[in-house]
Amino acid sequence: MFKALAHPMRIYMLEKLRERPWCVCELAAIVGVDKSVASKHLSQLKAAGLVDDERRGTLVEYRLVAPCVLDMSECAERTILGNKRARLEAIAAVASPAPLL
Amino acid sequence: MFKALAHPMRIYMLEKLRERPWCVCELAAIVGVDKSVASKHLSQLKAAGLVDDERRGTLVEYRLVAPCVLDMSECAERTILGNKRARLEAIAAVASPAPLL
DNA sequence: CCTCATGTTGCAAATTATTGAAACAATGCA
DNA sequence: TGCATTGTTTCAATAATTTGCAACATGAGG
Repeated sequence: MFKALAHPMRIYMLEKLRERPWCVCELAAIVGVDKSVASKHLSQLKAAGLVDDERRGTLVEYRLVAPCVLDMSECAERTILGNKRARLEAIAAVASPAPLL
Repeated sequence: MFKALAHPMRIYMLEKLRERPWCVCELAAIVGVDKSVASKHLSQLKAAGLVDDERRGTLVEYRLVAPCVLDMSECAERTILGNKRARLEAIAAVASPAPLL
């Protein structure tokens, strides 16, 4: 499951699917890759249980499942931002150290 | 960050670090790889802000940071188990379909 | 049936990640 | 200082992933 989340394009696709369902050709156009590439990324997300697909005539719509993935991404974002802030503060402390008392 | 979680050995290391801090050589022995390999995996976890290290004499202890990673792993576990259950139920439904009324 | 549009799969090339040995750095201790 | 222990880095080899083209599959609509 974490492996499915370990590619920027797949993360972006999940964020896009947060808005609404999209078909393969739409997502392929959005991220600018061949439809086969988009299809393979989506099938990985599906295998991880993060999305589901439904055939609508000649096209296949993918939609977001696994609501907790949203919590996870928010958690990851919070953690990353927190780390960044901590790093900046550490640098600032070195540049102009606060008085010890 | 998800990339840092995208390797079984690193996941296992994080679970181990949940118990208590361990030094590189201990973790290397536990997972059965060269210390250089363990060191590199741990440095990836550190770069992602998931662990932190502290030098104790000649050895380096790694400890778990980023408490939300625990929530994330639990969330992932719930999702994976849920998917597995859904798949089994789908198979069972095909094998002996429930009455429609 | 034929054709078009959309998706998936197979394949090989390109990219990226992982591994382990060896060299190097840092610490503790006699 | 000399030596042993522990970690990190460097490097080449190996393994895994990603990519795009081509071939194939499926459904819609003449």
